[in-house]
Amino acid sequence: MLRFRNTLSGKVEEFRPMNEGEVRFYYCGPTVWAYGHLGNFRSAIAADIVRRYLKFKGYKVTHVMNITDVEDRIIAKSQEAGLTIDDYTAEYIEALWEDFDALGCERPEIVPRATRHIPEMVSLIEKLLESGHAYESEGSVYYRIASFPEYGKLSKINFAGNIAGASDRIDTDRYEKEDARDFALWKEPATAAEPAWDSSIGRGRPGWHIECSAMSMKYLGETFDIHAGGIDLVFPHHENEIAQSEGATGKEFVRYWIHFEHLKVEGETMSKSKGNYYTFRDVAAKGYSGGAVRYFLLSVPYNKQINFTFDALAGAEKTVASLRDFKARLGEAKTTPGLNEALHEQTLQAAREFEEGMDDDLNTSVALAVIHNLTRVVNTALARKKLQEDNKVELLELLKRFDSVLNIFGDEQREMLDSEIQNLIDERQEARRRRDFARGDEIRDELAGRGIILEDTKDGVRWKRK
RNA sequence: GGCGGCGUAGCCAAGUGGUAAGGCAGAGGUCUGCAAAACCUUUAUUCAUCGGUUCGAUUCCGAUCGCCGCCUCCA
Repeated sequence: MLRFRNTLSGKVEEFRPMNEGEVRFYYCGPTVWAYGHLGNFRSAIAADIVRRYLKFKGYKVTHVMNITDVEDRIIAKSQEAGLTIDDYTAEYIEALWEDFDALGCERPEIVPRATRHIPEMVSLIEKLLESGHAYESEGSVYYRIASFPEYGKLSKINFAGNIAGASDRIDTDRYEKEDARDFALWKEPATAAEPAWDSSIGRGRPGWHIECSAMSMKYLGETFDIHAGGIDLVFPHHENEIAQSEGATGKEFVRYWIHFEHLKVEGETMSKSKGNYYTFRDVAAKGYSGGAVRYFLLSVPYNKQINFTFDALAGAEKTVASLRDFKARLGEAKTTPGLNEALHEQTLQAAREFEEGMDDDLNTSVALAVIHNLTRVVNTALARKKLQEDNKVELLELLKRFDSVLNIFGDEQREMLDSEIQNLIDERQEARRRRDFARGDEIRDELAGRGIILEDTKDGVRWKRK
């Protein structure tokens, strides 16, 4: 029975989708202008795990991930570069998909972009104007928070204390707003050059929050199952989404809110000013694999902060290599017919424990521990020649099932070695038979130089790529 | 100032009212011509500190110290 911590209640709740067997899931993805740092992928991978585990549990998942592209900074930067929004964002969006592939993230079914949904946003704003949840002021439209008494229910923010304490940092009379808390739904362009759209509510562009309300409800309905994103989005972004959506429809917007905790670097916030700011591409350029980064980022449950260090990443690299090697050796293993009952029991137990761990608010740490324990058991069986054919089949099947959620074992095809290398391996075996170990070691070293690592086993020589 | 989280071995880290998962690194061993891989054994009498509740707390409560997040369109 799957349970999530729901930010709305603050409690771990049993997950029950609105419609039997079907889950509608919205994830606030990375913005373009701050694209690519490891924290983006901490969340992207967490969302990928949510999606994959729902599928593992048998649900049909409709997963929507937005790409914000009318946000202030994007507009500023694209103007600086003399580009249209589309031209400016194109390369980031391409990079996003490349990185998703490298990190083993599945692509969401629907990836709407704000610039393609202006009419939907306008019509939502119209509804809010009609119902008194919004008002116009000097060409812009603001949300009237006073009209939505439940405002703050997600973030549990106490506005009296909050505004009083933070007033030195909030410019409370910056806008022609009724209330300092009111936020923009539609902004009048500051200059004629700024990208803007003509609409029934005037020429302008949408505020940041309205896109997620408009797009999520368009694709998933006025009430849907899961809305996820980074912990920093709880306030104001998600709080405002609730106000906009529930204000407009009068219905509950989202049933389960899931928030991903942030990544830290050596115990500190990652920031450019601290010089500890890493993108996935920075880390990849240092030689770390996408698989290792993925393993590292999912090794700590999504609801805990994860501490990035290069030592930890190097550990993940080794762990991933050993898991992949394990899967390969299992696939190649010679077996006897039949079923080893003891091993069968341990296999079933691993399957059970994996699911129990994941059911408990997606505890990937527990899931990984189950996998490591199983690999030890199976390695022992392999070493003692206790692995039987039926065990091998069910184990490979189970690894595949685990990997449908975690995607850490990889799926590389075993390529054929070219004939020259194969000849060297044969020659080495021949030399070893003659007990000419000097020649044998010479060949092993040469192959190692070419990235081919040899292992002598009882069943012959294994090779693998370094 | 408001709200919230964290502090577990050399490092990363899970977890629970009943006596500490897992990974990396380290040590010894088995196997091997030597390696590699794998396996076995080993590495926290203890979970920031001090009190309290309890038969029993790392787990609950309180205080203290330290770190971190949101309250600024950063996931």
